[in-house]
Amino acid sequence: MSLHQEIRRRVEAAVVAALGPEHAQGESLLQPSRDPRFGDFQCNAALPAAKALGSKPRDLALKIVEKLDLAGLCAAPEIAGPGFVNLRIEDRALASALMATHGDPRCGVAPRSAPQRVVVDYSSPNLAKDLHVGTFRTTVIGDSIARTLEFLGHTVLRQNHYGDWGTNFGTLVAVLKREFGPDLAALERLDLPQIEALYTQGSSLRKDDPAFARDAAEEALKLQQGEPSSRAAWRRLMDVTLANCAEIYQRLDVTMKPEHDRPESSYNADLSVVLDDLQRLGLLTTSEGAKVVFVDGFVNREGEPLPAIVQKADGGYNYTTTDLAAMRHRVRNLRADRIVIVTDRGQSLHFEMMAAVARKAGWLPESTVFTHVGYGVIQREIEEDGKKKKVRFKTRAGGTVKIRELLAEGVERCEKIALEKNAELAPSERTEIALRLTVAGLKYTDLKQRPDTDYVFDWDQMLAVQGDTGVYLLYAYVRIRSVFEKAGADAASKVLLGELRFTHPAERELALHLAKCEDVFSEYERELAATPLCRYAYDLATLFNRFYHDCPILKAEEEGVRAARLELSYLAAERLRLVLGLLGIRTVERM
RNA sequence: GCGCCGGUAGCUCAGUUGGAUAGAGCGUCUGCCUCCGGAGCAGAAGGUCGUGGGUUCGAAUCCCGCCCGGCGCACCA
Repeated sequence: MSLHQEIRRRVEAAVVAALGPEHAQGESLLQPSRDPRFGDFQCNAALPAAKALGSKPRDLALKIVEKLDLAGLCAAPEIAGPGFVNLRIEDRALASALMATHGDPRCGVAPRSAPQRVVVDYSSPNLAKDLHVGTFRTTVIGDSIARTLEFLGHTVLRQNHYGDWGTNFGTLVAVLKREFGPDLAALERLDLPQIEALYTQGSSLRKDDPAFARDAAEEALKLQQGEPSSRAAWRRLMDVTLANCAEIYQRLDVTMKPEHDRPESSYNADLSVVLDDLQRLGLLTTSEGAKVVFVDGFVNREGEPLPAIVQKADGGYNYTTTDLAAMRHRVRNLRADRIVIVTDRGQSLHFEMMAAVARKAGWLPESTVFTHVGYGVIQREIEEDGKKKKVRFKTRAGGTVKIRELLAEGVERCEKIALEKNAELAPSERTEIALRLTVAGLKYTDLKQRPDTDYVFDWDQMLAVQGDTGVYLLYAYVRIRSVFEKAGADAASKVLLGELRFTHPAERELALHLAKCEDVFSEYERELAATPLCRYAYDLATLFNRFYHDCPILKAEEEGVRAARLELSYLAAERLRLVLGLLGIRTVERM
């Protein structure tokens, strides 16, 4: 049990004894103090209780303190202000709690006692195209959620629910047939850039040529119906595009693998079942030629009921149908306790309606939690008529920005910086490190902000060597590793490098922060936002840098102090690596 | 029009199941390299938390109104 939890248990017992169990709940029971002068933790339970009990908060605080037994953990509690109870952890307790986690790859964070089966649906790249920034956020955010929930002990079922179906592919197949005729042998030689060019051609044809638009819709339908020549063309497109996708995932350090593929097409056979069930349940109505479900509470701009369309007037299914089939599959077959879908914020209404339909149809029981993580758009700042404007992130020509190109530019920039800062790196190592720094910069920038907000893409800010950036975090880690290298210490040591002791405030502050590692995860499971994790990592790096600056480690005057500082550095490095790993950021040994 | 999200330092953002003097980065200004990686550290200046009410011992946080911005609202996903 962590130090924080142990203290919490004792404070809870005291508050229950002094005020009753109804006053021993929530955040006010125990929280970290924001100012070191108020100790390390504080219990604020007396304040809200005073209102309910009609007594003075200070009197209640006194009662709590009388019942409080923190022997061996904290110094004598102090009552301050209107009735805060301030607690200060004893150095010995802090030191031994930390040392107990030495060598633990989990850094003392216990797995959840009631693990869940959690489906995390993310990435879902636009196939037939190279991966572009549009898929960047879902991939990075979703991957971090998957990693973190998995770390907490949940069974994570990654699902790559990419769109290999529908109008987009109908369009492509229609173009292919138009270009190459019925003989699709020529397809074998097509590479991704060529496929992309054809797709662009198809999109504009669809806008300008009604006959082609009809062909495209028809091909989409044929795919769903399994027409052989359409399917053959489709298969080829998939092979090229998936190979490309795997390569980008690998470079981006993403844990989504081919075995997590669960594309839209895999629900093909379930779509009619979805329709039949809705019919049988009496939820289905026909409106303007389409088969729809009306759910209370959703209205269109005229104030009329807004339907969820599950079968288009032309007989084709759409993404609501597929999402419903997916929902059904995830609950019935995957036995999910929780379903998380990561897409852009603009789809919120769709998922709200879809989930409402799924609830009504009984596919999504009350016991299953559904969370749509909706994220904002990546923007670029441009100047127009002398005014600064934010627009969706596109190339100057107006095209989509490819992740491949993003990585290439990042590597180029990082190599230049690395060359300035550390000329000793061999070129091949420098390139490898540049990629890691780029990925760290891209991911950290994205994750440190709450997902639902928009942000402006800015290389200089993202790869800045100072400030709250991925590079700063990796630098802190590299510094520690460098100390270890000089010390000749085993970086993966199973035995303590020294007994922790605190001879300088910077040591204790760092130690306290390290001991709070577990705390960041309680909020995480609720919000599914990595922002607090990023904050924790940044504070850790800053506190380490301060300690490093103020306290000589290898040159410490006394052997015991030297060993203690080495141990503290070890514990810091382990936690930094752990948290960065949950963000999808791999550490480097040199930079 | 309805719905969702947002408005916090010059800029970019944390903090929002109510708690002590509202935090960080960038930028600006000022210090610190005979010392383990200065890609670092320390300090200063900078705030009517959009606005007006309300609840409370206590509000950036909860409730109501209003203003501004973004997004969504029938067969694309």
